[in-house]
Amino acid sequence: MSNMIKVILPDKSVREVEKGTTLYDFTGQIGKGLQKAALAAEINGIAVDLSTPVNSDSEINIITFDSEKGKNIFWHSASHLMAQAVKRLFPDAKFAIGPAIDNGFYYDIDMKKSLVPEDLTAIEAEMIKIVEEKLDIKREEMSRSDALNYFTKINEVYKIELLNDLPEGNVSLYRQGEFADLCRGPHVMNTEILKSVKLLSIAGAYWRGDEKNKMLQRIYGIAFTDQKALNKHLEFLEEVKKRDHRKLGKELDLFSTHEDVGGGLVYWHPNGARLRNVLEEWWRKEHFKNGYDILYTPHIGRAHLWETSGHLGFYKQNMYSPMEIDEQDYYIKPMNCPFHIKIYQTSLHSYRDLPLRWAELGTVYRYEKSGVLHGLLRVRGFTQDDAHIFCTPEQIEDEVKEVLRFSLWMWKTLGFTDIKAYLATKPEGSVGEASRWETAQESLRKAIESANLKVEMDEGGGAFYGPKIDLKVRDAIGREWQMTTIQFDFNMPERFDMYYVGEDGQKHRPYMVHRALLGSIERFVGILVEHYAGRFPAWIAPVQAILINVSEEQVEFVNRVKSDMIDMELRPHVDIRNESMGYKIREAVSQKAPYVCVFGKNEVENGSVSVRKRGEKDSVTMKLDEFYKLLKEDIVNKR
RNA sequence: GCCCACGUAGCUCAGUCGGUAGAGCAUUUGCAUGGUAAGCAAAAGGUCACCAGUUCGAUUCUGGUCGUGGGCUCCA
Repeated sequence: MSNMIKVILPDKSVREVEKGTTLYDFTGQIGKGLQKAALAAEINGIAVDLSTPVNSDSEINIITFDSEKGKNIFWHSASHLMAQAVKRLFPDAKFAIGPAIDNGFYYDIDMKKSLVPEDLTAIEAEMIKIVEEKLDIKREEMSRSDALNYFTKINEVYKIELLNDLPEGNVSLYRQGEFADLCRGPHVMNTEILKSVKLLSIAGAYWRGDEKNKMLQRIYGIAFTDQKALNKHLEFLEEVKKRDHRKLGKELDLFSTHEDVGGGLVYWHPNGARLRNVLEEWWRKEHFKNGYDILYTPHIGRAHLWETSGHLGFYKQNMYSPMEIDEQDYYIKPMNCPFHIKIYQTSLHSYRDLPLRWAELGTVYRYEKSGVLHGLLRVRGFTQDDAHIFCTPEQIEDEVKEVLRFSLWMWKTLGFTDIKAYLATKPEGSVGEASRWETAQESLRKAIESANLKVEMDEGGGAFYGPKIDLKVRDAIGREWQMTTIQFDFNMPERFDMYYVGEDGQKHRPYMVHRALLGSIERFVGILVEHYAGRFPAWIAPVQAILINVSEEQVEFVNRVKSDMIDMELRPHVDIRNESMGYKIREAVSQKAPYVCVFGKNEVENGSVSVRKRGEKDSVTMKLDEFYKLLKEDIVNKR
């Protein structure tokens, strides 16, 4: 029986392939008219994975299409293409590594010339030439020593270093025209299909990511099988720019940072502070409802405390230098936990007192390298929506479930529905009894399962002091952000010798769970801004309705409506400036207010309002009563 | 911290191949009292990030400092 089978491709063409072939989809468009060239490339042996057998030898077979891996192969080939172009233009270039990444590819290059943006255009042009040359991409296997000889001959020092780290045996090279690169593959068959490429940026990157090594030049790029898909991606990048919380933060007058006072420190303007206050009040209310108590603790603590907690040992590089008070060193807090533990220790706890759920909007300060600071997303001073749960072994399962449920509810209420849960387990060199780790990990797993989420494993990804669940939430344009963390701590209870008295009258070590649901208020607000592109749901929006008068005669009426709304605990803003109505509407709309209300002669006479909802071009006139009812439905009932 | 780019009015930006700068918006003041995305006019506003150097002369060139932006795990 032949080892070849015929398959019908999504474009209806028929091809013969070896049994067990996996077809990679470079387009993400399986079933929607996949390009012949894209498939032909890997069928002919280059990107063949025999691990997925085809289940029958009939003429028409079901073939595995792997879009993720397909994209990966495609981008990796694009990376080789770029390297070839760079080598042609800059013969002294030495290549380090050039993988595909989540969103495209890069190559790290060592060369004399510092690349400038114009060089990217030139490299792109050269890449197009190579595409037009339609070079076959061929796999060559050889012994490691032959490969070493080859790369020594062409003086590719980084490849030599990589080869030296590989085990004895055969390695593979991929050759296209005059260019060959050490690579495991697979690759596409011909440069021909890599025609829609775009180089995006130049950056510095250390050889092997180690800051002690030489800094190389990294070129980032992206590639698609057709121009349309590339354009779509470029539009996505535009959208990302438009939603940038730093830009919107300025436009909506939410916050600022001040270089002269210090980077990574956030100043909340009235609008931003309003927004933050809305979130915090809601957060507190919901915490009380969900069985938490709320604490306030200081911002500094004596060195002694941080020695006990161990932070001066394992966290010092993130802490600010101490200040001396009465010949004692005090440190500004990078975490709230030790303070909560001090409160725990002010009294003896019986198992009957547990669980204790203590929450605090705790402002902490951590040193971050200047280069990593980024708007609200990475700052040096921030407020965690922190809580610590102290409980007995019998309680942890329910407690963890409850935290996860609360968190998921919170995300849903805030408008985030696509959430993934990662279970990070015991790493090397951890502290705490193995049995406690087991119990804790099991409770975390059960919690994820009971929330009907898939358990994404992050093996060995836990902190040295305990396993955790991280929640990643997807925003409106598909980006994932790590937000909630639910974290066991086997370190602090030991270090502080925490205990409770059990039913047996003996001392027992409580379980301690550290959790932050939003993560930090700063970071969360940054993501909230980008998620909604500044168009916050009305219950969150700092200003919910902007009230505009047509002429001076309506000022009194507008102010009356304002007090009505304030009585309803709404957040109106009155704009009675002596400007044209059109001007004020334009400004109100650009401020993304959920409701723009205009009051003229007619409205005053009829006790009505002309309302323009955000996103709608036309206004609707309604009686005030009706409008208040609408607000009640849209705002009051949601918070 | 490191690599690259950038730093001009409150904001967004133009400009000066070396002769101390300009627009729009915002602001202020007049006029205009206007019905759903910018009414008209005038004024005011800058040590061209900071510090050195070269030069008769530096916002422009050179070096440094500070700051901002893109990056710095993702293994050939």
